[in-house]
Amino acid sequence: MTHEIPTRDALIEAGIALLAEGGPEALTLRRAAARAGVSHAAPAHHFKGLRGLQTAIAIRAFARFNRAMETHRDAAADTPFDRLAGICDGYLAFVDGQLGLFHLMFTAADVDRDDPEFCVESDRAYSILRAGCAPFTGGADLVFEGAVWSAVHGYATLGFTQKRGQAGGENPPPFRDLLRLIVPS
Amino acid sequence: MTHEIPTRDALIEAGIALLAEGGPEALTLRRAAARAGVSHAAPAHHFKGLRGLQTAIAIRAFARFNRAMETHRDAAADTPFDRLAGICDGYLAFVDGQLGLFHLMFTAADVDRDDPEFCVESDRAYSILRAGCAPFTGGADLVFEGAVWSAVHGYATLGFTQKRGQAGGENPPPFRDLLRLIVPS
DNA sequence: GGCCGAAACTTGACACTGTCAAACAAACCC
DNA sequence: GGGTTTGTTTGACAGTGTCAAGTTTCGGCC
Repeated sequence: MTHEIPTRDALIEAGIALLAEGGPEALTLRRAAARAGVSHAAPAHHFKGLRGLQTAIAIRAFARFNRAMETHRDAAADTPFDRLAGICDGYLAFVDGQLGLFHLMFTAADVDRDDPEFCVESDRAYSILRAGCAPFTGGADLVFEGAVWSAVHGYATLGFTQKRGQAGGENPPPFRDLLRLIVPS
Repeated sequence: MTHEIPTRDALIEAGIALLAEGGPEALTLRRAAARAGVSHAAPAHHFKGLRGLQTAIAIRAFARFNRAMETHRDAAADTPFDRLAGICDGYLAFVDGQLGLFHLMFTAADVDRDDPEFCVESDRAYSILRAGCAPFTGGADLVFEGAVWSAVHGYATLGFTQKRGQAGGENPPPFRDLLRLIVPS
């Protein structure tokens, strides 16, 4: 992993680019191969198959996702609420900008979520959130963490980050307002 | 719609069955056609294409989803909290039992969410939730509704209904506990 | 009754997909 | 230098969605 195989890496980046341009449907072994300048069967060698490529992309996506949360958190004002809200902002900014990757990470059926590398990155995501919650609970509190995690994830997947929400034409409320409802005042 | 075309209906039901048995990957125009006992191109005639079939299935799924929420709500104790919690229970029970349909309704890329019939059913779902929220807010409150809707949707899509959650091996907290955090005490 | 037109299908083709087996090349080790 | 592993290509296969063109079937109308 530290010793990157050039073709393997090029295939992952090609896949990310395809995902960004054309959505989940656009990611194809053959297209990624063509874009990386290799033959159509090269991806099947480096990854076990389409599932393997998608898993590899999801792992890299999670790393960027974690970085987005940390960056926004560190840029926020130094209060527990602002830091937690910052994490959520990073979360939602990533979803807004990288919807294809987000879909792969959390909801695509064909990625191996038991892959050890995948688990490392996704566990790290949860631990970032958990650390952001700790000041409010004085330790691990599954209920509070679950509520924040569920709310931000639901907010994102329901499309509240876009202009038009699941409801009618009303503008969605900013997530910060929802968060205030959950955080003990 | 009231005048059901038999083949069209059979194709939808075949698709639902495929989805239940083999997940989203198993739903295929040709397989649905085979199961309905018609030729491989029959679906393309009744629906515009795969997208059309998936949209039709999603519409039917939403109707059942709405029924699940209403049933659970009506079976709950007659307090505002229990009725809202009942709606959420119906929501989560549907996800637990019909994961394939749920995926189609909310997250599948290839369904036409601007379809008028689809909008009718999905709006009805939101209005059920909204009615459940009203006793707490004394009217429409986008923030409160958004928080409940996001939380239950996130709880479901993060896999909290299964034994193993996104976190480590800990058991996920029951949704009722999360809800209590959001509802004004 | 007979016809006609539309609707419900079928048949056949096309391009595209993932996957696999076999071959080939290059590097590396002993 | 020979042999093995690794990276990569070529070619094939079954399966997919979609389209064009036929074929059946059925309902209404003269």
